[in-house]
Amino acid sequence: MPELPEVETIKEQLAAKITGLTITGATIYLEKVIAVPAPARFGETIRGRTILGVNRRGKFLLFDLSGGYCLVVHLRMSGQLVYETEAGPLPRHTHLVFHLDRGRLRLTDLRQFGRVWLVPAAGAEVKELRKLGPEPLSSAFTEEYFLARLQKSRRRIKALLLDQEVVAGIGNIYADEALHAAGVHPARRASDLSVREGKALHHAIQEVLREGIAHRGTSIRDYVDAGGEEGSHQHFLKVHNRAGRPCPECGTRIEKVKLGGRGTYFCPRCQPL
DNA sequence: CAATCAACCTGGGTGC
DNA sequence: TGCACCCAGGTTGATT
Repeated sequence: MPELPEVETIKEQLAAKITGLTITGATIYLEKVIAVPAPARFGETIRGRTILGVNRRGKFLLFDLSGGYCLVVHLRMSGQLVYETEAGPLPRHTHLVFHLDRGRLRLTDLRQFGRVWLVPAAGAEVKELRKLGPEPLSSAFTEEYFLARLQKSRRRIKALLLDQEVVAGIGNIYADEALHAAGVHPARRASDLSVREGKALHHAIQEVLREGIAHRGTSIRDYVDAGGEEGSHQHFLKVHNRAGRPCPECGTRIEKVKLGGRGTYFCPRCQPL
């Protein structure tokens, strides 16, 4: 579910709400969500640590804790991370609760794919983090870098955009939207794109991600922000999840195909093969 | 190297 | 109403 704009939204909200609070304990309802350390050690290791800051890397959330520890969270498809001060009954599918000195932070995840890691240092030993490519909204994601990656890959461009080692944080929604904005068919081979198309796509990626953030994320199914509220970017999507509806640019019916196992939406007129 | 598929899960939607 | 089946903002690992 959550891609870069959704995780960024949660990060910003949590940074404002829980920075400086102390974790007084954790309740684990589903042990497998703890990737590291052993679930039995998790509670005692995190207890008493203060949240010094909240960061994001790709689709990962990173909580800097006192004592040189880092809590890493990945929400995968349906994970929700919600901070609340009213301690009502926990919703279904809540698998982990952090008790804070003010309020609580809960991980609720219908599909149970989300994972958390509690590691020393800044999360450096979470190998999934080390492999990530550049942040698309940082200066590290240059046009030169992106064009070079395109040039040396025969993969379909959509698969390349979803590869977190190429660029971190793009998921199925924003890949479709970026390709549409750049006028590139999702099944094109990366190395077949012209320099002009590559530049347009580089620009489109940043554009659609910034828009998604401005709208506090896309809520199609399960996504809610750190306050439990839906985002609004679903109302601004041009192709994703809109099969059969007219393209906002040209009125052509939007098509849906399966690419690399993922539902893929595009406008056959704006994005010719 | 690239593509496909199964796994990991639950629940909503659809068609018979 | 029931049931079988497909689908879903992700990622990994096995196989072809």
